[in-house]
Amino acid sequence: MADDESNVPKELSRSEWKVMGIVWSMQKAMAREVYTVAGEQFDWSPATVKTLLKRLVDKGYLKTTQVGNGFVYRPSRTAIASLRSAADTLLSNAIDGTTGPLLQHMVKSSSLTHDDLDELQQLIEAKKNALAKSAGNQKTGPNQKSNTQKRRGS
Amino acid sequence: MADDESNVPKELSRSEWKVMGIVWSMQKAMAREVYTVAGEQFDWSPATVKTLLKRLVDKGYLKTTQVGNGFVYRPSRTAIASLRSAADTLLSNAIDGTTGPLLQHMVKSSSLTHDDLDELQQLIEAKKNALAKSAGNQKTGPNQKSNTQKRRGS
DNA sequence: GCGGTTCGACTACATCTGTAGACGATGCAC
DNA sequence: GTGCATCGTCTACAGATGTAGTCGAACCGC
Repeated sequence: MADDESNVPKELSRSEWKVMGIVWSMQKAMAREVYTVAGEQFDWSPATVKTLLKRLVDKGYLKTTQVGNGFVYRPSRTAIASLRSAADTLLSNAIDGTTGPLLQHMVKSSSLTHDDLDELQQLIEAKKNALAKSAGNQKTGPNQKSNTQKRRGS
Repeated sequence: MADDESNVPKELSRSEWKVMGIVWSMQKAMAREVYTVAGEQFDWSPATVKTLLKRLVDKGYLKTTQVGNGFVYRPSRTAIASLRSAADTLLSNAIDGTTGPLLQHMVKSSSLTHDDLDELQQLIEAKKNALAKSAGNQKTGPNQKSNTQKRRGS
């Protein structure tokens, strides 16, 4: 079996994220359109964009359909799936008590819709309940403060 | 001007995060201790760890104090500060409506303490209020599906 | 003081990344 | 059908990264 579209896709590099950002936003794009946007936005030469498009195809993030003498590029992975992998990597770097503060920072600095906030709220409520329950049936004494200490007054 | 300790520190690479993870956990460490842990955990040769420690010192993430013929290494940036930069990078890759789902995924897949969840809850509540207020002066129907918030002309 | 152990510095080298030029193939306008 | 614009591929090359070997200096035990 060929692993040309591995189930464990390679991570994107900084520049590759930028190109994918453009293609994701446009859903599909001719090379020319990507050049134009990338040229304006990042001041890249078309040659640079060409290289990146090629690498993205090789990495399996873009698929192509021939049209005329060129391709239409379109994403083969969704933005959110890719972001999730990147998020997992980030989370895997968080040591002991840092995950909470990390997420707090992210929520703080993101612009979210009301709906987004609602969903988060529900998630958190659910997690709290789960926590409470698991703390309940595991009566290991009143002082299991968990590994992550509480850092008051930072 | 010398930028030996730039205010915009270089990002860490995958391997460098791992080494920093060890040092952050130990607060300070002799090379030997890092070798040992890294050897067990990642099956790296001591030479590899040495190289990474050096690079981390060069990048300004570790500072050293001479002790005997070696150094004590200790972090010069906190884990959380470093995570925050990485998080900002990640968020900067999120296009239009993906930030919400991204954060949802992260909250879902993280293990958080009750306190962490509380803080998040408060943050979210605050953000909702802020949103409501800014939406208040511009009447929006019940179906604001908007991905990017409506920010008043900055 | 001598020898083994360990340290940090330097060197090595393949791969990946950022950035771009050169070039042959192809399409479009006339 | 002939040029010119554009496409994708190949090549280039410097810097970053992953991974590790070599080596002189310094320490520790005797």
